[in-house]
Amino acid sequence: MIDDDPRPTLDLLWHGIAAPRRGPRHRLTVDAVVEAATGIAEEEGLAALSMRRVAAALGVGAATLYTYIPDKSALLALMVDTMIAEVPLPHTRPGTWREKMARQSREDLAGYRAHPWLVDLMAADHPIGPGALAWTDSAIRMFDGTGLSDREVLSVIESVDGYVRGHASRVVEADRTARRAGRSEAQLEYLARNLEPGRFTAIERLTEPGPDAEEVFEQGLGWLLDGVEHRIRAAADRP
Amino acid sequence: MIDDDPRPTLDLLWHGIAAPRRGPRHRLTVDAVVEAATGIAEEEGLAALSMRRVAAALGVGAATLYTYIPDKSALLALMVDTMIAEVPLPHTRPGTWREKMARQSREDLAGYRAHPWLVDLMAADHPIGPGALAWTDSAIRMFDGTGLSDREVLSVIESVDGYVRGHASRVVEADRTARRAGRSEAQLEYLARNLEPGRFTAIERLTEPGPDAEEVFEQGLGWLLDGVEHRIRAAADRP
DNA sequence: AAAAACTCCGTACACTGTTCGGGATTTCAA
DNA sequence: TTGAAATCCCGAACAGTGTACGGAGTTTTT
Repeated sequence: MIDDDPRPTLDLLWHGIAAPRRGPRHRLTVDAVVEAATGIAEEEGLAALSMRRVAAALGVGAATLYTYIPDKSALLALMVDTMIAEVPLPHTRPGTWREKMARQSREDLAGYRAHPWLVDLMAADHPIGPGALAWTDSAIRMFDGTGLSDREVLSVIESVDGYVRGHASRVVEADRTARRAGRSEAQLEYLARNLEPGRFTAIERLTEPGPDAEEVFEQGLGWLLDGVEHRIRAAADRP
Repeated sequence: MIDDDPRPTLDLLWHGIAAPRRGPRHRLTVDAVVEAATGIAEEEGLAALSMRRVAAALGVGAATLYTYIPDKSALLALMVDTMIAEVPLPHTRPGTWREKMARQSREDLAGYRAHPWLVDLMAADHPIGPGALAWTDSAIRMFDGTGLSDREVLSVIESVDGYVRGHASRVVEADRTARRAGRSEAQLEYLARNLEPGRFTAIERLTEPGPDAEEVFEQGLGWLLDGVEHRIRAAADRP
């Protein structure tokens, strides 16, 4: 068992591919491949993203892609890291740590909604690329001067990032359902007609419409930030 | 465009399949198919779950499965809803709403870790089945007597559920990486050797080891519950 | 006894990611 | 200048996927 060596992908993420010393010139670049792939994912979703589609979009044969990329999972890793690299860095924003973090979280959520395929790739265990590391580096800096220890800072970042991810997953799922017009209504109608009375009493007695996604997100985010604030104040009172 | 009618799957989720009036007896049941599929996902992961594998595990031909199930996505929906139905219901637990909710969240997280394929399916937009609806119904009941409005209750539930999901995604990703022994170390070693000094200064100055996942989860959960508590107290002071 | 309804499933189709081998092209070394 | 080495490109092929089709066999209804 060779154990699925992550190094080729890491090399690609961090160093790109070196220009060849002999042989015909490259007709493509790794960036072009990643861009084409991302374009397909944006327009038609991850399911439509096949190597042959990417190759066709670039006007080359499918096997040609393997000159630039070791395999599809590396391509996906590159797509993710490239996308992350485009996010403005948290610590460069104006305001207090709280303003920075709130803004950052909102924009991350918006990013996930704008690029739903990111949500699908989120749970896959990609190697860490420069984009992701730059994001983490910047996130740590957000808390410069707050008196929190490294460990506390990382804990806060991970806590909030987890929250954002989870809501991204929820919201994107809702977006997808809503996009297929009629599906959501069809389901509600079906449930309404098929529910045996008395089985789900708490749901039956609901009258108001449910809260919207943004409201829910803001509420929880606020609670988390309150918690962080508490912690920072506690740190300030330490020797 | 027929629009991918969700009704066949909904029927299966809510009513199962009716016994046939003529023709040979059923050799299988929907439950058996779901169980076989779940077994494969548990042992070898979602990627190994193909219709042919499921059929082979049941000793029938692949096409036979389509007598019981309209398509693979319906099978996945059944797997998810069946799994959810096995979770103990939140409102039946002892203690205050806070104790119930904390316990529920921890167990949900543990469930995701124990069944990582659930995390992969989480973001897909499955129709709502009886298991999921029972869970929601029970979650609402957790807040009986707290004075929160329906809307507030749902908002709290969704907020916390999003948090749990996000951390499940993070933790499962970490579990997967850790499971392939050596991968994680290989990556860290690679990064350590390839980082240009001065590029990621905040990360370079880290000394302590990062917080562990459980600690992070508990911290954020506590903050969220503090927020909920606040809200409940505010509700109590209302006319 | 015939017909209808139904399960089971071999086969086939269009797709997937990826490997292989060979032809074309460029560069390096002699 | 010539030959070898290195490299890109890619048609073809392989093993796999989800699923539609049509026919054979089985049971129930008429």
